[in-house]
Amino acid sequence: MEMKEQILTIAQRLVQQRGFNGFSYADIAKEVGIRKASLHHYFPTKTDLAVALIENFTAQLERGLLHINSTFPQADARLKAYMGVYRATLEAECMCLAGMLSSDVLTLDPVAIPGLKRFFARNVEWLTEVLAAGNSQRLLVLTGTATDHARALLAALQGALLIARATGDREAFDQTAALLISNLSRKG
Amino acid sequence: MEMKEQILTIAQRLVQQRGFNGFSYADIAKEVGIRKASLHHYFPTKTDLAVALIENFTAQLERGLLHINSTFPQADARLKAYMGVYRATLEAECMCLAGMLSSDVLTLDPVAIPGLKRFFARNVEWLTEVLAAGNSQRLLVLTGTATDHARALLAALQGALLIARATGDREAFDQTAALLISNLSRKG
DNA sequence: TGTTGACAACCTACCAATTGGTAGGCTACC
DNA sequence: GGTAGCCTACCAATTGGTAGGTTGTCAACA
Repeated sequence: MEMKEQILTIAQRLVQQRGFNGFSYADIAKEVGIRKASLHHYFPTKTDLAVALIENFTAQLERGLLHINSTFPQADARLKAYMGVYRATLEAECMCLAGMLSSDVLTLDPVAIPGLKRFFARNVEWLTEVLAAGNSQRLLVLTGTATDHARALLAALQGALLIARATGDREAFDQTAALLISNLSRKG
Repeated sequence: MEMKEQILTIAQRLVQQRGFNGFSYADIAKEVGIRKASLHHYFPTKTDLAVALIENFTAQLERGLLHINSTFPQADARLKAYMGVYRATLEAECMCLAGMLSSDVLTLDPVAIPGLKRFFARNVEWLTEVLAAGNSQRLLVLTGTATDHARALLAALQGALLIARATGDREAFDQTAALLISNLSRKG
């Protein structure tokens, strides 16, 4: 199983940097040190790879959220840690895998889409819980439903990451992240 | 010049739907009713096409902003009209051209990047003016600098568009847009 | 006015490289 | 002796791009 994971790791980075239509099996093969044809032993088609990547990425998310939950008891700290993941992605010149696949969605095999939806849904779900908890503990101030804020937060982070990576303006990301936090912390 | 514009129109839609690496000259040729090789007469390389697309798209933006400015005197109405453009893009199952190229940025010829940056800068610039005006007229309430809010707004809209298109959840976009407006209108 | 030449706007025909993918063989291990 | 895990060799289709030819238009010129 070690090779399979190695393939997933490299393919994930390629997708996050170049998009699903921006790399080939040959690119993976070169980096992983295996012949191109051998990759099909693990992922018969590129669609299979896409599905596995999303699943794997969602598992990473789950571990990440678990880690945040167990490290930070407070809602605002959890939010900042969540944003830190995006910030680290930016630092690696990567886009979120799901965000990247979202842009390629019309060229993707439809079987990959439910996994994509699930990833976003899980993010919104977790954010909703954190925001609701922060609100009831008076650590955060919401102006709409927790889910509305969760969706807006997710969108803002994805967009900020997308733009900051393209323009090379990391400060823009930081300032947007800071404003998002500030708006939620602000006393109404 | 008619053919050149027709090519740009079709290529733009292809990029906005499938990404810059998700279509080929052959796809354009099929739709425009011209032979593939003839396309190179207008755009010798795909990079030339990319540059022209960004320039053309920025011109469209400029016209759009002009139209909004001359139609809506009030800042809040201008913001809603601006958001309406994103909403219409979503309806066409398209991503913003610049947002799409942003995801493909690492596979793009570097000569195309300045144009991309200019597009985003122009958006932030216009939004900053609108927000500042709305603020001084007490139509909008800002919690940070106008530019910070402008960037956050742009990011949120790009992200909301990206995700809503991928998940097929247009309501999510509408609710995020509504929350963004509400947050700016809210009396602090 | 008729001729000429230039050039824009296409075309057919081709190219090497790359794409995702297959067939079938070898080897080591259980 | 099956099978996981690789390999070489191949495939048709597609990729961005080139070479070179054929038109129609239009301006300059004698």
